[in-house]
Amino acid sequence: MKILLLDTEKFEFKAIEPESSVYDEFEKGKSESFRDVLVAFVTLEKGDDDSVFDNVLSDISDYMSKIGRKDLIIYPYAHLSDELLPSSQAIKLYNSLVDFLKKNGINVIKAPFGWNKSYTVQIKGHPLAESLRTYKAKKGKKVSFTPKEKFYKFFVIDSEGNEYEIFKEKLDEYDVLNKNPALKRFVQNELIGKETHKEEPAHIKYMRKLELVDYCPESDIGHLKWFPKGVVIRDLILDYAEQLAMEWGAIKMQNPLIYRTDVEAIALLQGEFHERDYKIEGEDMVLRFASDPGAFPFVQKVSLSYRQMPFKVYEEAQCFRKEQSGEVVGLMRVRSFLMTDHHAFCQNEEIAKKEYYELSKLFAKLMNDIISGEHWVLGFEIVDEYYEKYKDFFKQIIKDIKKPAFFKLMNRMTHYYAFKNEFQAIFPDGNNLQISTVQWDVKNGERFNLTYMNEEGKKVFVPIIIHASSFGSIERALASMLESAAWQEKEGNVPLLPFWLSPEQVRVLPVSSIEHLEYAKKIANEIDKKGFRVSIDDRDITLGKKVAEAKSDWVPILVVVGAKEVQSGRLNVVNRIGAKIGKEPSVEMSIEDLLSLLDKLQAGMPKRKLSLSMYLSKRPKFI
RNA sequence: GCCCCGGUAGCUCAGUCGGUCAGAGCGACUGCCUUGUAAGCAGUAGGUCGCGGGUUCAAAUCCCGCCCGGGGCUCCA
Repeated sequence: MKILLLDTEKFEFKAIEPESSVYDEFEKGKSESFRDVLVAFVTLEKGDDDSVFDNVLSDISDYMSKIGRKDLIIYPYAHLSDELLPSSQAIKLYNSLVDFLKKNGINVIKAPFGWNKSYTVQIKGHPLAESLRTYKAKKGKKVSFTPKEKFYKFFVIDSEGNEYEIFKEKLDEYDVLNKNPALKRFVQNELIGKETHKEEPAHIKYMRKLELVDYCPESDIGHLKWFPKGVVIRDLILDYAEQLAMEWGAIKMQNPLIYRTDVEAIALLQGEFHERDYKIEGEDMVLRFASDPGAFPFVQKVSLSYRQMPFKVYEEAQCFRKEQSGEVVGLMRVRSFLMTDHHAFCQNEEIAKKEYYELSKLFAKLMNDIISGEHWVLGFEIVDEYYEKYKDFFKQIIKDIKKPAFFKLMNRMTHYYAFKNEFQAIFPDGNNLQISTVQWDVKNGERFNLTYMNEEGKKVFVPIIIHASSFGSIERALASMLESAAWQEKEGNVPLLPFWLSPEQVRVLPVSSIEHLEYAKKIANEIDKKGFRVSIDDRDITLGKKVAEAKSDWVPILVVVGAKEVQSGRLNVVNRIGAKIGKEPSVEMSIEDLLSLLDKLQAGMPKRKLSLSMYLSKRPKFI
């Protein structure tokens, strides 16, 4: 950061017109004039951040007291450096510098950022009247000055459409919350803060115990390694997410992992995404921090006409965010994650509403059926004018999803969306985690020059973009499924993953690993032929132990074969799904019955092989 | 990034006012047993006590720095 300080007799500027893609609100043609003020021409350079604010403050206040000035004009000035901070970031930093100086008692007048301005200056004739200062960002010592309190009103809407304004001082007094403990928990977490819990989240224990995923100390914090059983879950979720996206009408695309920060569109998005980037040393490049840096430039180059609208895209977007080390936790908060990401580029409000509604309905179903069971809630963040406009639309969604929802109102647009919803999983320890989301974006069509040809042959900006993610990230979806199993366990039920996602769906247990192995193989092969993941516990241990391990491995269906079964040609099947712990029923049935039971449980969901031997004796221990 | 707690065998952990403190269970391996619904029996092999420095005659144990994990802040597009 460079600051040219001028002690002036007289200073005047006039705002001609905006010249940058981002600029401060200011009246066109307005001019302002001052006498006896200190003017600071400020240039923000690459790498600048708020860590320099303290030094700037002490320098400037020293200087002002030396020369006896009371007023400071901060004037954005791009001409002291050839290594500028991209304007999208600069405008934010510039404004937080102004706020910071004001907060610390300096009387600051701000000239607007991003405008072409004319100015006249008359400098005082003393030796201290002109001075250039340079500030370098301190490494690793970021101080945050972001203003809080972006929401000013909170309320709940129930499925009958009744609104209840919520005040954090009396959370216990609302029937609508007392009837919905999960929602109450969420509201409490949002308004008051999370209850402190000392134990680690259940999913961290399970992800390792089930040999799905583990930390990888050889990599950076928050990058995980996946074992075969984790990989098969991940691939199945992706299969299903893709299937849903295709049914929804999206094209599937794939964009790169690395982006240039000197491209205006990328720099603009970086500003939106909080500067948690993985930078590439010595290059103006970052690892992909969100889906948008790939999706917007992709769509910008597509020739679209109204005939192809709404245009829908789907992508498995690997994203990298260098979250603070203390924030990274299990599968909930990681530095590298895979999002199942949807965008719908909509030509009008009616279409956008339809897409928003459909995706919201779909995601509610995913939360119920796969990700969280009943343990989730719906939240909205909305700019108030949009709430007034779409109130009935929101009520319709809530009615059809059959869940009350929590609303947070903002009085201005702080991000690219006018409103968004969040499908929040609630964990047994009281924590909540955002999974799916659907967002209504009214800004980026124009900002990123995303256009289509309308019926009149005119090229127009896409007015509304729906951003959505079905499973949020694969990591979070898995975390939520494991926590959902923890809920089951807490309630005395057998903890299991959804049947179609269980890495082992069926385990065949020969009573004697020698005498009954052939029969077990025959049964397992029949099951395998139908595409179910089946294993045989061929180890030389007691049946009791085989059963114990199968249960602790969360295998939903156990098939016991011994002398009786070999004799009768029938099977002894334990269906653990939905059973109480310790009371899993065992039923005698034919192989045909079993196969049709498996079909019923699979319910048409995707199938995949597990990359491990069918024989437990052939599988290594991973953890 | 900050504060608190932790890191001992593949896993779970015991052992720490400095001196038989290199330990257990599980797992792995070998042998016996041939098993009927949550863990048969016996034996063997596994460890730079997270890493690096320091103090001391002597360090898993005390001190400093770092790495990794958990909790709490801050943060959460």
